[in-house]
Amino acid sequence: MPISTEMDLPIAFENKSHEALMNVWWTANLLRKVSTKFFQESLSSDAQFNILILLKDSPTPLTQKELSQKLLVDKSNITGLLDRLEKQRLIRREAVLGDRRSYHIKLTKQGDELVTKLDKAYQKKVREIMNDLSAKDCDDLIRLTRKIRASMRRQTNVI
Amino acid sequence: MPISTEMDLPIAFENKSHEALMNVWWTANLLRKVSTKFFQESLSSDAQFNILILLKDSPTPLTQKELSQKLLVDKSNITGLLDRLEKQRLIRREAVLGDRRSYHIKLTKQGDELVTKLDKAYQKKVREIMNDLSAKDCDDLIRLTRKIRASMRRQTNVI
DNA sequence: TATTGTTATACTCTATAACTATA
DNA sequence: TATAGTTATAGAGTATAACAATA
Repeated sequence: MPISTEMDLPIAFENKSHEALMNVWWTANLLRKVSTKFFQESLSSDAQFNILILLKDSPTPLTQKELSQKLLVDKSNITGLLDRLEKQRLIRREAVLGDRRSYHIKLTKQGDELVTKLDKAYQKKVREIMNDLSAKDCDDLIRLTRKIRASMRRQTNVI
Repeated sequence: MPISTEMDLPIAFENKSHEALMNVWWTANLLRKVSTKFFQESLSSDAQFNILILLKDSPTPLTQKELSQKLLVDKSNITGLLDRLEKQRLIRREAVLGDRRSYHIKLTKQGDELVTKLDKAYQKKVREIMNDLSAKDCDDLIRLTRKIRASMRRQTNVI
């Protein structure tokens, strides 16, 4: 049973900035739920999709360290994520000439085809979800969330 | 090492609506990182804080089913979350008169004190993070993310 | 019969620390 | 010595299905 639009967040707020922040958080929460369902048949998490997209979009091959930095998770977790993707034959680790400690992570043919297929359906889904938002709405969202991130970065040392 | 503000998201985007959606997602991602660190000393996750806040804010006692509906997770997971909170003596399960299948979940004295203390520090943190956003900025964020959620609800059956 | 909560299971992701091989 | 990646460990969230007690 869908929750009413009048009160779609689980709590009420006393102050507007808190409410705004929680709206962002809750929206991402729902988004993760939707995307998990969306990717479910091919992938076991959105984290895996994010890696595939990063690999597809990057003009140069990425190492595990670079993936770790981009996704802000520890390198040990990248090892596990890639292990799972490698087991599905979606990526492979390729020796790097000149540094035998590193690997270049490459999409396999299957991986490339999958991410292309998924991305297409995914873009369609995104357009549907964002259909009611104007270009200005999108610009506003980008600008405002960027402010929030900048502020978080200024005020913490964890990101 | 903080990521530059020019390119603080890990990928570039071809279209604005996708970019906007990913900005929301990424912001929540960082927010979870920050809040996990923030709650770390007293609680092991933001999910636990959310439950405590729900309990504190609710004028009437909540059952596990109601928590499950508000947080959009399966009731079996609520059992586990409450087990962990109960072990820390932050909540207790109280028999419900008239329905012996249900429990009313109540904050203990310690739980209430903790959530009050945490919430105070948390509100301060939120004010700091949101300091650069005007009241109108906040209204915009609320309005736009609400649009996104409404659209997701219309287009999926998972939430 | 339907509902509330529990149990069992099986995956995820994440963080930390110690370790190996290489630079 | 420092760095890239792995391993080990521990703990958290999530989803699903089967179950007991109760309505």
